[in-house]
Amino acid sequence: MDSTLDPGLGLRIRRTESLTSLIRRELERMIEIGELKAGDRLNENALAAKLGVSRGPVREACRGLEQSGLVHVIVNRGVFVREISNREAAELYDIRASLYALAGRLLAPKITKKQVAELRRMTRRMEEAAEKDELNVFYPLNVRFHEAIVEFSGNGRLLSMCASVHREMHLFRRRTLDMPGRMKISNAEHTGIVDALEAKDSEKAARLMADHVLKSRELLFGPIGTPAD
Amino acid sequence: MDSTLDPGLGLRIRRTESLTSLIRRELERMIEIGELKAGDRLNENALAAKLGVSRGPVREACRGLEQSGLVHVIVNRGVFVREISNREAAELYDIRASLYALAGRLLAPKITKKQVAELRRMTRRMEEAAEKDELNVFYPLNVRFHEAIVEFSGNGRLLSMCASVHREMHLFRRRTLDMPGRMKISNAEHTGIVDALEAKDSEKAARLMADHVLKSRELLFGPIGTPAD
DNA sequence: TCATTGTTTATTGTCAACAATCTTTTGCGG
DNA sequence: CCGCAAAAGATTGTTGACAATAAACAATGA
Repeated sequence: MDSTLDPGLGLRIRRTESLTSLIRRELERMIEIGELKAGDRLNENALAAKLGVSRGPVREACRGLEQSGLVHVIVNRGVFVREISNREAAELYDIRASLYALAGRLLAPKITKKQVAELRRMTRRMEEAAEKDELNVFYPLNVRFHEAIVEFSGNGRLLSMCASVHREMHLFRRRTLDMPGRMKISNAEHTGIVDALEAKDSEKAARLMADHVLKSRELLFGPIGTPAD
Repeated sequence: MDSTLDPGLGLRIRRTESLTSLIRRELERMIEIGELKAGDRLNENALAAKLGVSRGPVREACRGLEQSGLVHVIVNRGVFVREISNREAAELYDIRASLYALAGRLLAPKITKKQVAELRRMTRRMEEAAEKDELNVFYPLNVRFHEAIVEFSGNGRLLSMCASVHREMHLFRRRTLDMPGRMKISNAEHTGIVDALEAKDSEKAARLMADHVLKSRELLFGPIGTPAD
């Protein structure tokens, strides 16, 4: 498969978007799907050749990625896909819990019937996926569910921040949710969250959102404290 | 005054740090002190000439700044120091409140006597500054106080995130704290926070941290809701 | 006088070459 | 055979030049 950024299409695309941003998204995608694994080095020449561009835009894209925490740069050595330690992953879970709690707190007092309906629809579909034990169906819905709540909260910066944290957590290999019965438990929590939102109970929604994330954290690291390493 | 990055020093510095990161910090500084104001365009040629480097590193630095939200880039138009609307500033206050609350929650159960003493020392010095109405003394201490709590919390990512949010909020012109009596009120809240931390009362510390930030928010935007614009 | 269009100028986007640095290999001596 | 030093190779850091685009301006016609 040829991963070159299509140069024919390029002429049209280039008008509204720079190569740099295209490359950054492409790199994010490669990291997300695991084509680039944690610890891998990004060879600028190789990437530039593969994408059919010069090193300039590649370097600029890498600097953007560095700031968002997906890669780290060592001077004169190169840029490396970041490795997330247990400790850092745990830290990110705490942060994510706080951000999601905020989303719940903001959304509860102003959620619309339509939004509730949409969230309910998602939980129903997740229920079905859980019944059939289809993790590959459940997982994207789960992501979309949380994203929707943050989106509905109306805080744009919160949305981009959560997306950033989410991308960063993808660098952490060990995943939750793939343990038996986890999907059903998770979805029960989802239902509770929507209930609290519908009841416009800010504090309860906030608490349930945080607990939901922290439960995932506990599954990975055990009940309390910050894991070493 | 000549703002050129000293090329003599450069030879020594360049070994451990790239020009890009030096330039990024310099640009952050310029934005922080207001030498570059919100809405200003960053002319790559001019900046490169002024700093005595070529455009490459300047562009890379700008891409980093873009990701951290300090500038936004319009293709073929240039990079502009970001303008923060009332709405976005309010959003940032909410986020900051949540992050600080997390810092308080994490720190409370594990704060040491030494750390309490250090925080008390700061509140005392702020008290003095408030008595003498010295805002220029109070303000950096205030910043340092909050930074210390986040630092003591032990969550490294939280620290860098708070720093990022703080830098971004600097883009917002209207400042709080410069109203009469604000310093004393603020410092009373600080004392309450340290009390809660010393008592190892996580939830109270979290709540007080959040309230402290949200009070600033209210001073700027009024009691509730998200301001338009 | 005003709007529109063509031209000029300034600025950004991209590229390819050069310099500095790090890594690997090779050769030498012990 | 092993350790070490020096050279070769590979990779990043930086630069200056060129191409593409947008803004500013002038000229033309209504």
